[in-house]
Order: sequence, then structure tokens, then C-alpha cells
Amino acid sequence: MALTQQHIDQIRQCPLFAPLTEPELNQIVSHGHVVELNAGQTIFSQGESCQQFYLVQRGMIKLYRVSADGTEKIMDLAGTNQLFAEAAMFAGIYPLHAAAIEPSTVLAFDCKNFMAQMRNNVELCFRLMANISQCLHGLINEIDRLTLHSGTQRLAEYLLEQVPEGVMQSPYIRLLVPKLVIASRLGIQPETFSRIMARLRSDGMIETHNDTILLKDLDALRCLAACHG
Amino acid sequence: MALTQQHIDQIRQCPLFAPLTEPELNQIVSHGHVVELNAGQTIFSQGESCQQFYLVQRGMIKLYRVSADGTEKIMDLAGTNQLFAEAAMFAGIYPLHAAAIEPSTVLAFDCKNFMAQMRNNVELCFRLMANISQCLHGLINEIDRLTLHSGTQRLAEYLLEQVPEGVMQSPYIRLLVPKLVIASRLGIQPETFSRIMARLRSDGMIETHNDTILLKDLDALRCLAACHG
DNA sequence: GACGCGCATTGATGTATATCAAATTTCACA
DNA sequence: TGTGAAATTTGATATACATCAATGCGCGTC
Repeated sequence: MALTQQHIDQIRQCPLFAPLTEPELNQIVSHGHVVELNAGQTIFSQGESCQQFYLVQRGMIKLYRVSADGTEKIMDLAGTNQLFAEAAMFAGIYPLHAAAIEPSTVLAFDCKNFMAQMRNNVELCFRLMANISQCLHGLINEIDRLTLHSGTQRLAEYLLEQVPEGVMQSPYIRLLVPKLVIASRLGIQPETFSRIMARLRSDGMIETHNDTILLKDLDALRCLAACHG
Repeated sequence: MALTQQHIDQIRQCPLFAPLTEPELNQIVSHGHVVELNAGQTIFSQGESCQQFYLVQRGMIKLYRVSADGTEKIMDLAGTNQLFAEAAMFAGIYPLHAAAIEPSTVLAFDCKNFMAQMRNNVELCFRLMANISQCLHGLINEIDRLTLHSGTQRLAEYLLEQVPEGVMQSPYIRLLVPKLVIASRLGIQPETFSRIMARLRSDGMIETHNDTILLKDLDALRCLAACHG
């Protein structure tokens, strides 16, 4: 489906597209289209030739790898207003799989057209470089966590990340995706996820009701995340 | 120390600098300088403001993080003709530590000056974006290995990476850095590294003499790396 | 060539996390 | 509102890897 004016306002929200003039943005939008996805539907697979990159309008996308024995590792999750695969256009090939984990809508942008725009707009290049650098930084942090932090620490960090800015004490948070998915994201098994949650609960740090979690002791969680296992 | 004409030839080897005209390259070189490093000497620390990025002329640089308890994780190693910290100029801050693990010489380039060059040269932007995308791809592969492969698999992969192109059978390889360093690079303990090597030896896949290793059974190593633990 | 200091190896033991299995809950969909 | 499949939880067990400890080796330095 083609992109309409109603999408342009949302696209403007994304910092990458900020330096574009109205005609430039229209040019990009005219080469874009909307993709509706059911839960579980694949957007692209690792190794495929990269023709588009994406912006999530609604829903949740998992970016993942699959090992030889079929085990799946979720590298990242992209929610509303997040870009994904914007760095793949230079390699020409997607480095991982992308699939919706719930009914989603994504906006697809044409790589060739976008790269042509970049040739005429250095500022756009700088935006994309800044964006990709940030991804890089995120992946370095990810490796840091995987190698230097325990499963418990990573889970505590994840919970703390869900706390909105400025909250001082005992916030309720919602897990936006199934625990199965979070476990894969954190590099642990679902059983281990469940057990760690049980321990945090019995230690009095959290209370849980399905996907709603009360962080009773933020300081203790922060200490757990930063100091030791 | 300032860069001289003799360095320019080496800099030309690096694909990032290929699209530069003679005057442009001279401009960059005039804002660069040579840094001599002893073994163990730090180049920059995580969190420091990023003013330069680097090209290794000689030696070996470790790029690493340090955990709260002092444990060190080497994220990457940069050898001769490799760039490092070229993506940090957009964040403005180095995301990790860099230090020489042996006597080394690195060429330092001024970020501000390079970014000014990029504003006048879209081709240079594209080169850097391609470069950074490749780093990103490498980090994704790294996370894949850390989460989906065992220590044994990662070590086998490392050994196979040391094999020169086109070799068909039983090559000798040299470990270019101490085993301690490789272990950190692979996310395992030195003791575990030693034990895995002992097992590969007793399984008849390799023979070892200090840092020289004979890969007796490439197929078996490849199977180990790809198929199972 | 002898000394000293990291690095490397080997052994004994501990532990976090995975795996296998089964019960229970949740939730989408009819 | 009921039904079934998937997600979650909990238990029992296995294992890869870390940790602690001691010895041995290699290498640069004097």
C-alpha cells in the first residue's frame, strides 16, 4: 500500500528524516509503502538482498538470528517509531531475520531512492551516521552485558529500563512482550527467566501479576544490576 | 609527531581514504599525528571525549570494556592497517577503552577536520557508512557467537579464521597474541581456553608448539564450529 | 647462563544456567 | 463462555564453565 499524507507526520517524528525539506520527504514517501503484518509474519530473512529499510508504525518487530539447531536469539526489538535495517543498505544484505511478534504495521522505504537523496544532502548522511553509530554503541553495550553480567543482572537491568524517566519509587511496569521473548532477548532460557523472577519476588524486590510488575525496591535492583550477580 | 609523506602511501591502502584527492588527503594528513606506544599503554578510555580516530601502522591494539569488579573483556583487536574508533566521532565519546598489547605505532586523525572533509565529499561519507555498517555486522556476528555457540565452537572458529585464504589442508597457524588475550576475546577464562585446546589435541584435531598450531583436521574443526559443541 | 615474573597448564571443586519433564495458567478464538 | 494451544511455572537433574590452587614453562633481563 502507498504512503499517504497521514503517515508523513509520523515520519517527521523520526530524527533521521528531520533535515529533509518538504519536497525531499515527499520524494521519499512516494517511494515508500505500508506493510501490514500478522503476528509471526516474516519481513525479511538473513542473507536476503536488502532493498528496503523500515519504520515501525504500530506493533513490535523482533530482529533475530537462528542457530544451526534451530535455536532463536533475539538481538533486538523494534517498537513504535523505531527504525530497523537502516544500516543494511550499505552491506546490501540483511544481517539477520525480522518478523512481527504481534499484529504490526511498518513503513518500508526504498534504499536506492534514499541513498540518492543522501548524495544530494550531506546532512542526511550525518543523521544516518549518527544513527548507525548509536546502534553500534548499543551492540557494544549488549556484548558487555552478555560477557560481564550474569543472567540475574541482565534481567534486573531490563526491568529498570522499563521504568519511565523521573520516577523515584516503586513504579509499576508492564512487560510489552511475552516473557519467552524477553528471555531470548536477554540470552537466557524461559525457565531461568521464571526462576530469577521468583527469586527477586521472594527477596522482596518485586511483586508480579502476569505482565504487570511492581518494582518494590529500586535501589536494591540497581545494586543488583550494577554491583554483583 | 607529525605525519610525513612516507605515511601517506600506507594511508592510501585503507579503503576509507580511497575517494580522497591528493589535496584532500594532504589536508587530513596535516591534521594527523603519529603516536608511539609501549606495551600496555592506553590510547583512550571509555567515556572520554572523542577528538581523534586511529589507524594501526604497526603492533596490536585491544579494544575493551572493564566491569565493576575489574574484569576485562576484549571486544576487538586491531592489527596493522586496521582502523579503530572511526564510529565514535558521531557519539562524541569513546564507547570503550583502547590500549596497545605490544609496542605499537598508530596514526591519529582529527575528527573535526575529517568531518569537515565529509561535508564536502559525499563519497567519503558513503565510505565511512559502509565501514561502520561492516563493524555493526561484525558485532551482530559476535553476539550470535556468544549466545548461540559454545566456548569450544568459538575457539574452533577462531582457529579457522587464522587460516590464510585458499589453504586446503593441515595448515600451520600462529597465535598473534597471548592466549590470555584470545581467551578474553572469545569470552572464556584462560584455564578454559587451555582445557579446550588440550581436548582438541587429544581428539587429534590439532598439534601445538607454543604459539604455533597445526590444524591436522580442518573438516573436523569446521564441523565442530558449525554443527555442535 | 641464572634469575624472576607473567603466562600457561593441570587438578579439584563449585555454581550458574541449561535441559528434561510435568503441572498449571493464560489467552486467543470459536 | 468454553476449548485448546501456547506460555509460564516448578521440580529434578545434568553440564559447561568458572573459580581456587599449585605447578611448570618460557622469555626477557641482568
